[in-house]
Amino acid sequence: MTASSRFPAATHILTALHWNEGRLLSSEQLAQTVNTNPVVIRRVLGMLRKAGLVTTLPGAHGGSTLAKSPQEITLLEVYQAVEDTSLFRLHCPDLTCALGGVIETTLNPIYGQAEQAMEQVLAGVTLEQISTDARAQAGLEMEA
Amino acid sequence: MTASSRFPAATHILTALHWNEGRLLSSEQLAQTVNTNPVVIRRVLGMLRKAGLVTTLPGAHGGSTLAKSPQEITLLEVYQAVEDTSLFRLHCPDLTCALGGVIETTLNPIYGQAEQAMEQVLAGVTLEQISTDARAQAGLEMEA
DNA sequence: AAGATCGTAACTTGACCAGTTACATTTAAA
DNA sequence: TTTAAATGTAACTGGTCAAGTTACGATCTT
Repeated sequence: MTASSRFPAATHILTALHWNEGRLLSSEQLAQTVNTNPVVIRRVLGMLRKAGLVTTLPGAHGGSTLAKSPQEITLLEVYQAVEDTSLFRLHCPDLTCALGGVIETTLNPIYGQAEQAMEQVLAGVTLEQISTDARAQAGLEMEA
Repeated sequence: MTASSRFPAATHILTALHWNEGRLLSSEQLAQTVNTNPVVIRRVLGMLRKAGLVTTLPGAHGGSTLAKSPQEITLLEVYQAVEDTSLFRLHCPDLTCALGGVIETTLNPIYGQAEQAMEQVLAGVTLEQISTDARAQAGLEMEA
């Protein structure tokens, strides 16, 4: 059970955009700090754009910027923008068996609750908080 | 982001063992209701055995049975027995970048909280409850 | 008109899971 | 004691998915 690394990457991207508000960051620049390929960045940016979290200007000296204020962006939005599949996978029991016929119906609500609990945590954190936390930590490292 | 189907399969297996307490179920029998291959079942049983949830008798007329009472088995134990990897994957930012150097440290606690919230839900459900729920649903389907 | 940047498709590579076959090992029962 | 039924586990295959990469047409600024 492992997610993709798109969620951390997307959060990283958005934080970088916030740290550089006012400027446009190119996929090349973002690729450097995230430490990956510009195409990978553009793919993630595409999903964030579709979710209304970033705006991109194409063409020369183009790049991306936040489409909403950081206080209004929760990690849940980021997560859902970038990770589509569900946390738990269904198996395919023998439906003609007494137990096989009902086990999925029994387990599904539990899956829903577990997933929702996880998502509530993400919903409670804004990009603003991440950004501020990271800035504070960067400051601490300067002192050391 | 999709888990393996081992968790639903394992839960299905344990419920089946509970429904047939006192008897030994072979991997062949379990494979039927789970609707998969006996070897797949034995693989999952191996993990459950390592976690102390089932006992297996090898040899002719062998099979598996619960090693603990269903009230003492939580879904979290089952989950952790068969799913090893963590919910979120780390990316590998450029650590020489101001943001890249701190973004992981900033995000990790959030991941921990989210994962813990999910696990708390699973910890609150016992095999006994699943088993009883499933039995009730099976009963309802008989009426219809 | 030139150059920078984007969006997207296509391909490769590497994981990981599920399914399958095979076989040595263990055990109960005839 | 032999036989048959189970197990545990290794090895291989096929499918899926993510990440990385290359390539190229489209878009925009200068």
